[in-house]
Amino acid sequence: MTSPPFKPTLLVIDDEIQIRRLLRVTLESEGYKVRETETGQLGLQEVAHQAPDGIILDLGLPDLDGTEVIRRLREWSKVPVLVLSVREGEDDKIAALDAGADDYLTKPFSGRELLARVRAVLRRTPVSAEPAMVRVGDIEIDQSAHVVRRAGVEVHLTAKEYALFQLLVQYRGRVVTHRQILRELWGPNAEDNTHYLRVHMTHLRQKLEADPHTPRHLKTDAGIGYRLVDV
Amino acid sequence: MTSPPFKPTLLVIDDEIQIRRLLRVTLESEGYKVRETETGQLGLQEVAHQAPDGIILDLGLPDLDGTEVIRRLREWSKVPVLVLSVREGEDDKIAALDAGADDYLTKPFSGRELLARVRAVLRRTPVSAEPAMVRVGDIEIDQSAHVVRRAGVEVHLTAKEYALFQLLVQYRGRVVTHRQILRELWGPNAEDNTHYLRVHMTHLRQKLEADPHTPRHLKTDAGIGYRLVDV
DNA sequence: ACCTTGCCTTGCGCCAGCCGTACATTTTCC
DNA sequence: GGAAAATGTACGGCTGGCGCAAGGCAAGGT
Repeated sequence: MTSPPFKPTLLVIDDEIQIRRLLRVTLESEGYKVRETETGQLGLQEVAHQAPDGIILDLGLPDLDGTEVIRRLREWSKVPVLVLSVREGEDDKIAALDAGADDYLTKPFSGRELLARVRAVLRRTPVSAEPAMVRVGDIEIDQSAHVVRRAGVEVHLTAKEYALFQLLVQYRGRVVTHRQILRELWGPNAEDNTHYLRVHMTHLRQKLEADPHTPRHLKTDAGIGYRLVDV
Repeated sequence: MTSPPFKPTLLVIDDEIQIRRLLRVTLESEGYKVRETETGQLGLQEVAHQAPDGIILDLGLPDLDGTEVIRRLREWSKVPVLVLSVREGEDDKIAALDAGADDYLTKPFSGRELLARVRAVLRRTPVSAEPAMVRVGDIEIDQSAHVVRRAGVEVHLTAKEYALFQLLVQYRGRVVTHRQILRELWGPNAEDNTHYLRVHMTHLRQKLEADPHTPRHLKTDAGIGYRLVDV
């Protein structure tokens, strides 16, 4: 099935060096590539710079609360996150999971269970599904580096704008309904607030279209949704 | 246009009736729809019959081992599975997770944690979008992409036009009565306005037929309704 | 404490698409 | 073959949906 032995890259975010060591040894023994950062801030930067295939995140970080790290990450990224914590309290678990974590493991943890949970979490996001670099007309998006360019020059997109654009890229050529977008970006309770969409769509067009008034790529299908077309 | 908030359906597979009761109460309190089966075999049948949005599976089943249930399920389905078990042993956890489970929770479990994990697991399910392509003569419709092409070139349809065409595609080859169409597209109060239909039918033919005056696919059965034919 | 940034919210002008009428054409049935 | 019924087509007014600008608000950074 997997002909070239592809090695997923994992990012470990933890302030304790012993834990990082332990995680590195454990994960590398299974063939994963491992990167590390000590703080939440650096972790977020690292993901933005080059997206890993998964994240192991310690809740107890010196700078940001781990839950906050997940929340910010989830504004624009879907990278699987497995949370580690010493805290047994279910409030912490629930907060982290609802912030967007995919799994929660309590320290001390078994190395073999960790590996199994990492496999389970990675399995759900097909790694090679989407090429890192996608071009649509003179717009290009590098999903791993989290960068969008138009005519070669980098364009700064806000978190929501990026998330919206990424969704359209994922379904490029096809119509994405208002509902789908709203569900994905604002959650199932915002399915009717189509005006959010209109505003952010305007911003996107102003940043990505040569002539925002007559869009060539970011098309709208009245009464249905939006779509990204190549020609 | 505002449909009720979407309630995911969960399937509980557990042989102990007390646990099923508990799970049902817990899950229904959050608005999920709940179905139940007592054995692994019945569970698999139930999923095959009508796929739920997620599964809560007890490992200790009388007929099949829970791990085996997951393994068989994963041969054809990607439904998220959350495993419950009394067994603490890490071998069981690893076996279940590697068989294809998405999460593993040990009994006794906290209701709130279960709900949080269910949310986390459901959140991951991507908006499935396999191209459901149907061809009729030189017209093709990709229902998941909301795109219609004639002779290879894309044709822009308005919302009503698309809805009408999709309905005809759904019953292709067979006659769809005026009433049926009107009820479906304009609601039960417009069953007599066959006139709407005529107008939109004209538009459709102008966009999809080579010679709109002598339609080859969008046929009309006078006094009855319309039908989409292949030849 | 101030400034910056990004998201939400509102309001307004505009236009595509829907409705409704009027008329032409085809089909049905005697 | 002809009248009546049913269907096809054209056109214009109207409305709901959409683009867009501007202001408020909250959070982060300096």
